[in-house]
Amino acid sequence: MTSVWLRPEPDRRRRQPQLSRESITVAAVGLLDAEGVDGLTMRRLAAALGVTSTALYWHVETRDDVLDLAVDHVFGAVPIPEKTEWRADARTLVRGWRRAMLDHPWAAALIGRPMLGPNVLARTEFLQEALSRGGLKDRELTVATRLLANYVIGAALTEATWRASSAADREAARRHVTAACPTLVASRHLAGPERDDDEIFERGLDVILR
Amino acid sequence: MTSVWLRPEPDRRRRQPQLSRESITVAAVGLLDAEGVDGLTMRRLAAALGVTSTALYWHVETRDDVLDLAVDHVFGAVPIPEKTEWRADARTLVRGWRRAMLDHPWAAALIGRPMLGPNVLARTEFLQEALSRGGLKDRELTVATRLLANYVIGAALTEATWRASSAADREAARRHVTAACPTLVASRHLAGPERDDDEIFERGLDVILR
DNA sequence: ACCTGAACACCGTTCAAGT
DNA sequence: ACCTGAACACCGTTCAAGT
Repeated sequence: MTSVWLRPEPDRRRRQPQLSRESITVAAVGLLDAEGVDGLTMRRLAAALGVTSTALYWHVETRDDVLDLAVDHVFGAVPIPEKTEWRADARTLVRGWRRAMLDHPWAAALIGRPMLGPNVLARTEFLQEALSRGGLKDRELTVATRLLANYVIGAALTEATWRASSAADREAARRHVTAACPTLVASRHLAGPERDDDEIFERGLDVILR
Repeated sequence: MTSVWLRPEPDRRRRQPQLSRESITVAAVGLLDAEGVDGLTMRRLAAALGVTSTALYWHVETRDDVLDLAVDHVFGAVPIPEKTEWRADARTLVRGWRRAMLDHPWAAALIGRPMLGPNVLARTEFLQEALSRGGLKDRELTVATRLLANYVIGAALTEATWRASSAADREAARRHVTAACPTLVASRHLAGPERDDDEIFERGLDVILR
């Protein structure tokens, strides 16, 4: 199934329809924040919008479309910084990127769909531009951009997953891993308190941006 | 819902049951390879095993359990290399890790569940051990391990997603991005031919392991 | 153009019952 | 201990019909 971004938006020249892609997207993000991915149902989403579930299909082709829209919406909240020094710019962007995904833990798991939304693309482009200001080009530029992007994605995904599970589960997981391989737990391989994770993430950036 | 790995396996002291966690896992991986995540249905899985769908619930608590088992099974295929020089060891492991996820593109998207399976843990532990042989310890060791692990996860996720989509969709995506932000496409931000991606991934490793 | 209502073909999961 | 069968409460999506 092709992604939303590759298909033209339906004509909309009438006035005051009850629904719009925008309103659907916002409602979807709300539901996802509250209930998680499995909680987002076309019927529940419709109910939240005061409409029949089937009405959504005039604005959107599938449930996956809704998820694509929601993910891109979250990326829209990542601030694109004023340009200063290139390292600082790249750092700020990537930091905001990670923050956004931690604020909406369901989003990280959905990156397993092509990220072609306008907000995602704009952020990626900014990142690449910052790195090119740092003197990188051609192959080096590609490598660096992907390295950074993949690092945030991976970090956000694992951290978001960890935090999305209940405290009880986290405790159980810790005991499980302690029993299975003690060296891992001793070195804090499992995510710990937030401040700690933030620190570790930043040190990773240091290595990359050295 | 707590993950499979945190709950005891049901007693099994009778002889010759038709089903086992092992057989279920293998069948699940087969189905996932053939049909993707949405194609894995408890009913279809049961049919593939010549059994009623409800029979699965004696061996497994939920469909998510099946997914956890399948992911860990895939990790079992990642070779743990003989120990030689630490950099080479880390590289070999991570390379195999990426390969495994590219061979089973559905797996990458499922990492949004705590990775606590025995096979995953063993690989992570090997990676950390290799890095510690390289002289890293404490905070530095944690940072490096997570950096590497998150890089593979991110890279595998984006690449697997890209390859899982049809050739037509990829072409459409390329045109879409070309129109939206030409600089990105010129620099091969979108994944290209396989050899190219392999190369780019390895250069990223160079940076990290420098 | 935009939304409703009824309907189709599925789901995951529970539970009593069989062997 | 392990599996079947019937049943429940949902799903996503289609499509004719309304306005």
